[in-house]
Amino acid sequence: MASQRGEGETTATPLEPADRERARAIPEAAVARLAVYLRVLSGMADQGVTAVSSEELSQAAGVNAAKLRKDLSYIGSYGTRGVGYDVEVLVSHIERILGLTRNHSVAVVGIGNLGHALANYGGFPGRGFPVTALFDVDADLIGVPVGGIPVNHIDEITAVCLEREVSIGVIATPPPAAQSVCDRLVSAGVQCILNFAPVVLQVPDNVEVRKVDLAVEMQILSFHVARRADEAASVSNGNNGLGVDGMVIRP
Amino acid sequence: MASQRGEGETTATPLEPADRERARAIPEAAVARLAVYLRVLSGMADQGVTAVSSEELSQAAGVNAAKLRKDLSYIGSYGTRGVGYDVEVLVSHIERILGLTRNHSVAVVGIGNLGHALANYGGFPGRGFPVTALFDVDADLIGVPVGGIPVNHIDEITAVCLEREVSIGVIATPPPAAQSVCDRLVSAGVQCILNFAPVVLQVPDNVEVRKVDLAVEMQILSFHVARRADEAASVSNGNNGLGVDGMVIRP
DNA sequence: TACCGCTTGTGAACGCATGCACAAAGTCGG
DNA sequence: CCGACTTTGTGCATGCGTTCACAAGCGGTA
Ligand SMILES: NC(=O)c1ccc[n+]([C@@H]2O[C@H](COP(=O)([O-])OP(=O)(O)OC[C@H]3O[C@@H](n4cnc5c(N)ncnc54)[C@H](O)[C@@H]3O)[C@@H](O)[C@H]2O)c1
Ligand SMILES: NC(=O)c1ccc[n+]([C@@H]2O[C@H](COP(=O)([O-])OP(=O)(O)OC[C@H]3O[C@@H](n4cnc5c(N)ncnc54)[C@H](O)[C@@H]3O)[C@@H](O)[C@H]2O)c1
Repeated sequence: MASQRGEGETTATPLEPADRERARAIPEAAVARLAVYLRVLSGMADQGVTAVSSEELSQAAGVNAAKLRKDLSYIGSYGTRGVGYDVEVLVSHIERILGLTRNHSVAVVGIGNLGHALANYGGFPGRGFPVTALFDVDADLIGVPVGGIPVNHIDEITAVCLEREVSIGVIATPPPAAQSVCDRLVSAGVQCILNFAPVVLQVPDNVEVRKVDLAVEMQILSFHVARRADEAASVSNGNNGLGVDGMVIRP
Repeated sequence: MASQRGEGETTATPLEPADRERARAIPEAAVARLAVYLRVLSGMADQGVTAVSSEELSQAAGVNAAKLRKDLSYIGSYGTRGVGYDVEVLVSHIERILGLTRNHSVAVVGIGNLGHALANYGGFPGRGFPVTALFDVDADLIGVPVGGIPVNHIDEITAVCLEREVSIGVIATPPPAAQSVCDRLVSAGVQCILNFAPVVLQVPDNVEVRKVDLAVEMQILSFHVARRADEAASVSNGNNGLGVDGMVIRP
């Protein structure tokens, strides 16, 4: 059953039983890719494209075509064999599965360098993630509007989060404060947390945490540089596996 | 630590053939975790801890102990049975495998909200990733120092990157500019790119790209909220506006 | 209507990552 | 010096995710 998009229903669109079972079975990795497909498809829709094949879409999303079709199959069969997919239809179904038919209010905690950038960022509201609350401990910041939202004191976190129905908490405080901020978000009823502080957060089972760790990203890149440089070196000097277990000999 | 130039100084240890083969075999997922272990271990070292067991370390890093040991086994056998691992030894071996014995200069392109935050961030230099170059197109920004580094015009990217031996390029421009910026970084010889713009970059095989996509992260969280809300609804069998735990689901 | 060419959807094979369980290898107390 | 205890390192089984390959299904065409 093909539904239309952008329906301003007040109640969150419930998934049908069949969809619900499917949603439970979607691999985490596929969910991440579905979000990417959604963005590509939205871009296509904006440019007036109405139909797309798995080959075209997979190219635009940078993945294998078979993988894309399998990912889409997790949410149902909405393509037409011999033709491809209707862009609008696909967009609306991915949105539904990802729970984007409902708005998700976001609270940012820690309005420093990163917090300011996040609060000022215009890309979230347009995608259904309005930033509706900001928190910090710094007295100089309290009451100051950032990106149009005044900063609240962290002590008000429970009241404000409940009042504004915050469903996603973003942690952008220094590492030592992160766990305590996390605990406060959790007791304020926030069940989803995006953590920028380089610490491992402890949370109850019913809370979902995702972390963005730039230092780790850089170190992974570093690993690949090193590996590459090393491969190049081994090609140029043809050194084989002799001299095991020795200290490094330098000329 | 380590000199700017990657010649085999005392600290910039080249990998031995045995290690090189190992490095090639380390699963990507394990590399990411090694970076996490490294941070945890560094923190322990700072607090004067000299030895640690796989159990303790795995707890602190938030992973399974067996997985941790397997990850460490990819880089060699540096533990002592019955005792555990020497923190310093482990740190130095992980650093070596990740290529952190050498400094990696970072260039940030697009000094807007996010670019400012990155340029001002003090956490990178301390970990061997000094930000040494900033680029933008905005005439008002050129020459202005951000985080101590003056902003250069994007047209100078090749000359500046070569001169300062930039090995990692960070893209923080608006999406439409990202691919062109990426191409310019690549022709400037940069082989590692960290991309914050929500676009799929096309690069040659010898260039490594990692992307940080906040919208995707939020949508993954959204998916889990939806799934959870839905489970709750199916349990309470006949949605009355209340979910589990007394959490109110928006009417 | 019947055929043809194209694209989807998916069963099955494969490969990678995770977790278990235990022998090997070390320490420490007696 | 020995034996008990602790913790590592890893072979193996299991499960998840990716890729392949092709039958099924649809639109267009004669
Ligand atoms: N800036 C970056 O580019 C960057 C990059 C990678 C990681 N990070 C991480 O992101 C986090 C934030 O970085 P930043 O550069 O914005 O730091 P920052 O120091 O600029 O800002 C931190 C803010 O958090 C506030 N704060 C401190 N304790 C708090 C508490 N208990 N409750 C609420 N607010 C509190 C401070 O008042 C400050 O405004 C850090 O953990 C950092 O490691 C930042
Ligand atoms: N700010 C955030 O919190 C946030 C969050 C998620 C994603 N992003 C993404 O990160 C990127 C940057 O976001 P932002 O908020 O900092 O944007 P911004 O508009 O504040 O800054 C962009 C900067 O890039 C510069 N620029 C434009 N074209 C350029 C070019 N061709 N070469 C060099 N510089 C150029 C602009 O002059 C500007 O200074 C965007 O792609 C955005 O989607 C940002």
